[in-house]
Amino acid sequence: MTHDTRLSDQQYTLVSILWRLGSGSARQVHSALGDSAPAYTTVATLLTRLEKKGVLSSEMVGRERVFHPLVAEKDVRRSMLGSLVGTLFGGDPKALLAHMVREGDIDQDELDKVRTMLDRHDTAAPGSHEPGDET
Amino acid sequence: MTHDTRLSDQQYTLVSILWRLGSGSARQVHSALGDSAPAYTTVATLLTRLEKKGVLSSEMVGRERVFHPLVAEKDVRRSMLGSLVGTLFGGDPKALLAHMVREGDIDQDELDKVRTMLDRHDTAAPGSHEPGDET
DNA sequence: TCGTAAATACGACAACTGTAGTAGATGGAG
DNA sequence: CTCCATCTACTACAGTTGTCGTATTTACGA
Repeated sequence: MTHDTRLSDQQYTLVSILWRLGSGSARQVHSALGDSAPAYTTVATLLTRLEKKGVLSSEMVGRERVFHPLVAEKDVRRSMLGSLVGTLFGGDPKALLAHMVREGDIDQDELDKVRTMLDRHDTAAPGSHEPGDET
Repeated sequence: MTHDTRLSDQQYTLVSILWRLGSGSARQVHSALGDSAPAYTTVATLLTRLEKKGVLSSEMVGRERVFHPLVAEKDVRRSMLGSLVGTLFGGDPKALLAHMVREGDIDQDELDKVRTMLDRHDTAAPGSHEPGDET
């Protein structure tokens, strides 16, 4: 399940637009990229490839092809982060946490908040249904 | 500085062997890979490319070429993690932390340990000299 | 009806990565 | 001195990614 989807930065950016929109045409995705957007045909090509790869599905609506994400952002994050932790931190998430602390990415305040969050989630079923709260 | 070094899994594996050894020949790196090692010449090619890329330096010692890391593990970790956080979590490390908590990567026990670590590091200069503790 | 604008599909090309074979040099064993 | 083992350097090739251009279809407006 959720067969280990890893995306490049570019790919992730494209797909995340679709996550935000729900679905969209190449034109829409291209527009959403704004200034830093490559050529329209480039976006179209990338989207097609992502579909071939199983990350997206698509359907013709009128004469536009509309793409839908087939993978959940949560799952992609999990597999990509998991992969990084595997490579950089010997698969130990605690080592990643320690790294962040040392790097000053996390301060005690944040840790407190997380602890609170943890207290609340404590008894809840892990990793099943979270009300969307990201971004 | 530390011009944003991002490595593939394979590349990271090779370089991390050199980090562990301090330096080493292609043969040594190949041996260290053990079972999962690709052909010796493959390793040699990858090391050469890493040198061309500026990640390693090398010198001939006898008739062996010995490679040395030019980048610190800490720095590579930082730039790779930073890149991932940038892409997946909008550049917000706290979002990553929250993700880990939700995914159950971190439990309260660990959080306590980290908090303790934080307390101790509190007044110390951040991100400079860590006695090796990972793995 | 005809033409233009827009969208798709397809092909091309340059990096980068993983993989490995081959050629050529060379040092050491006998 | 000769030959084998070994090491490096070079070449090759496939797959992925980023980047586009071109060709073809097609819908809509004048």
